[in-house]
Parts: sequence; structure tokens; C-alpha cells
Amino acid sequence: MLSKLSFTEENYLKSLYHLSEGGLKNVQTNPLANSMQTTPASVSDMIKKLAKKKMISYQKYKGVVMLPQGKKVALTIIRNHRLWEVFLVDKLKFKWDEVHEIAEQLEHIKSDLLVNKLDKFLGYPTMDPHGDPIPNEDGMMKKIVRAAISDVAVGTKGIIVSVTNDDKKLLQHLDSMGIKLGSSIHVIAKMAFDSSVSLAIDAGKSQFVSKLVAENLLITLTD
Amino acid sequence: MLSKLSFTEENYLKSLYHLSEGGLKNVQTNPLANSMQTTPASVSDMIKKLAKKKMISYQKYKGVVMLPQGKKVALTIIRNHRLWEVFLVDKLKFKWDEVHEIAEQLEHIKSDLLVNKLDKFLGYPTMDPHGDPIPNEDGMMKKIVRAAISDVAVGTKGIIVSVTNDDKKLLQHLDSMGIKLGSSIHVIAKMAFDSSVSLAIDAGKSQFVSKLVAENLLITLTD
DNA sequence: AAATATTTTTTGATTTGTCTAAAATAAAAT
DNA sequence: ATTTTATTTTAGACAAATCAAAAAATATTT
Repeated sequence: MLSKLSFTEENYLKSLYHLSEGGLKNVQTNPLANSMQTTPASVSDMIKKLAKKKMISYQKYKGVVMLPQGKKVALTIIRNHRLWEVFLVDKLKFKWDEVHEIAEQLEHIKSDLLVNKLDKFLGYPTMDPHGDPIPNEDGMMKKIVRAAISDVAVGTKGIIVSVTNDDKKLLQHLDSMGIKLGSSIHVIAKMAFDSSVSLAIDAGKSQFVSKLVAENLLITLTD
Repeated sequence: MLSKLSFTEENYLKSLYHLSEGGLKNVQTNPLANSMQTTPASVSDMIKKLAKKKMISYQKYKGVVMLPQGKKVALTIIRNHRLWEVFLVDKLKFKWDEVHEIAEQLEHIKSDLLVNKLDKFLGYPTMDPHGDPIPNEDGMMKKIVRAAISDVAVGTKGIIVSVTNDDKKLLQHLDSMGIKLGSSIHVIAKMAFDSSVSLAIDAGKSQFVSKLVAENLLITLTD
């Protein structure tokens, strides 16, 4: 049985998961303290507690390695977070940049049934509004390949997952072309002359975007 | 500005609101301890803290009176709770009686914008799945009207909130007709002959119930 | 009004998460 | 191989929320 974890413990495991790149790497005390916005002393204390609960293993002065149970908890929290973000954006019409703080709270609601029903309600999304993959109940997630449109070959298809620039004028420009997060993209042609790119947006007729725009649109490749 | 309150403090205020019947009555330590499933000693401690934060006023040994700020907090929590319950039942298809625990967690998520967007998404409901009224942003709620089905006019719509008889045979009978707490009811017709009533249950096709059954089913009127 | 019972508060302890300052260890530089 | 620097841990303390047991105040009974 899973011993119940506090919000703080869950957040430590989530941070550890990210810093260890999915549990692959060893994590030191200082980076973790930095990531958790706390002191190395507090991290030392918490590490001992998580080790006692078999979530991580560690040797004094040698850093932390995540154990399977700890990874599982972290992936559950990440799954919760990302599903709630989809809910907030798709259903409640939040902007994609307003949802993080609220999802930080919602991710700790404890009920597997709730999250699974939410998943179903949302249509089993595989990606959150920031283009990050959503783990399934078993912690599996699709590996996502991201690239700027300026970097991919002609013929590439993908989905807009990020705009790496929040200039109001750019966002307005994209809006007027019908480009938004989640839009499907087909790269039709690239002009050698000025590096502008011809795109089909949501299977519509193709339009040109400038080199600068193409550099700021990240897509995930769909096949 | 609202000083931030802990989950526990919010729960105390919610309990106080219910026990004081909306802030009208004085509340003693023991009933509050009972309601919070804790000891009188803990209640004494917490009362002092809430008084210091101007949520309540109290005199030693004389019980607690809610102050406007405390009532406001309590009504916000109650609003959150009931809106989330509507979400869980209407959107995620939880059963009526499965939602309380999860709503107890969700009610403490701190974001006014979130709750107001949820309210809109749900179509500004005025009642939760148990037939209790949902306060609006200003803490106002519709006064709920309850009546036996035998007493209401043809055309009335409502939600089953109580069965005033716990005879096993009645409960089995209701079950076989798909009538349960939370079922929505539309009174289609009343027979003068035997005072039996024709009901549409959960917008299904109409069925007859006897005078005796109609007298034992309480609904809250929906419009 | 005194005795008894009930209710409430205080006292002192525990747990969780945190911190600062000091000590211990490891890594880097000389 | 020392010394210096950086990192990590320990020690001791604090605030929040809790509890059991003892003390104090109030209510009720006789």
C-alpha cells in the first residue's frame, strides 16, 4: 500500500523526477534546494524522510537516485497536473499561460477515479496545452519530438505546441492567420530567397509565414 | 485583504457556519469538536486563532459567534464545494453519493477566477446534486423550497432530497423505478380518482406512483 | 448555598516542515 | 599532498496543528 504523502513530499518527488531527467540521473542537494526554493538544510531533512519511505535511495554527500515507487508517484502527479491543464484550457477557456498555478494545486487532489474520469471526459488527450506529453495510468507517455518550423523539412506534418515568443503583435498575427496551439500544420514549401515558409493550417489552403515567425513556432511531429 | 487561511481553518469556519445556522446562533466548543472529529482542546486552540484573525468573536466559556469575514469565507467554501459537486456529477458522471469526499478536497483550491469560470461552464447552477443551494459570488443563495410530491402542482420540477419513511419495501419499490436521492422529477399529472401521480424520472418516460409513495418523497423545487 | 457534574481552557508533548549557524565532507587549486 | 573552496549534513530552534491529562469555570442538582 502507498503510504500517504504530503503535498510537500509529492512536490519534492516531482522536482526530483524533472531534475533527474525521468529518474535516470543522480540529483545533488543544491540544485534540488534551488528548484524547491528552499535551503540545502531542508532538502537534507526531506531526503531522509523520502528515503525512509523507499521513494528514493541516497548516500550521504553523494546525492539522490529515484526508486520505482518514487517515479510512480512523480508520474502520477505529472499526469494529474497535465490533465487538469487540459481541462482548464479546453473546458474552462483559460489562456494556456494562466493555468500553471491552479494546476499546481489541483494535481494533489487524491482520487485515482477522479483523474481517470477526467481523462475520459477530456477524450484521452496525449499532450497538455504546453505540448508536454501526458503519462497514462501506468506512467507511460508518448515520446514527443519538437522542432521549430524553420528547422523541419518540407513535407513535415505536426501540431503547434508552443509559441516561443509572447510579443502581442506576433500573437495577433498568428490569430489572424488562424494559427493557435493545437493547430495542425503541413509544411508545403520553403523559399530559399527569404527563408519564408508555406504552411497548410488545419488542412486549409496554404499561407506564407516569414522566417521570424517560423522560428517561433514549435511543432511536434505527427508521424 | 484576506489573510490566507489553512485548509483546517477553512473547515472550522465551514462547520461553524452550519452549526450556527448561517451565523445566527452561538456555537459551543463541544459540538464543534464533535463536528470536526477532534478534541475540545484542539477546538479551544483553533478558536483563539480564528478570533485573532477576526473571523469569529468569542468569550471564554461562552462560545463563538461568527463575524462577517468568517461568514464570507464559509460561504465561499460552500460555494466551491457545491459547484465542484455539480461538475463531478454532471460532467464526470460520478454517482450522487460518491462526490462528497472529492469535493471536500476541491473546495479548498484557491482561485476566484477558477470557480467563476467553473460556474459559467456549468451554466450557473443554483442547486447541487443533493438539492442544496449554491451561493453566488456575493454569498447570496436562493431560498430552497421543499415539499412532498403529493403537495405540489402538476408541472412542478424538482430533485428528490429525502424519503420520509425507511420501510425496506418502499425503498425497494423506489429502486425498481429508478428513483433515488438526487433524481430529477417532473410532475406530469395527478389522478383525481386515487391521488396517484405520474412522474418523469431523470427526464425518462413517465411512471405512476401511488398517493402513499408521493406523500413520502420530498423534493426541492428547481425553478 | 454547597456539592456534583459538565464544559472549557490550560499545560506540556508530539509531528511536520522549515530555518540559521556550525561542523563535516568532498572537490578543486596550489 | 596540503590548503582552500564549495557542498552537504547536523544541531538546535521555531511555528502550526494536534492530543491527553490536569486545572478552571460554569451549570445543575440537591
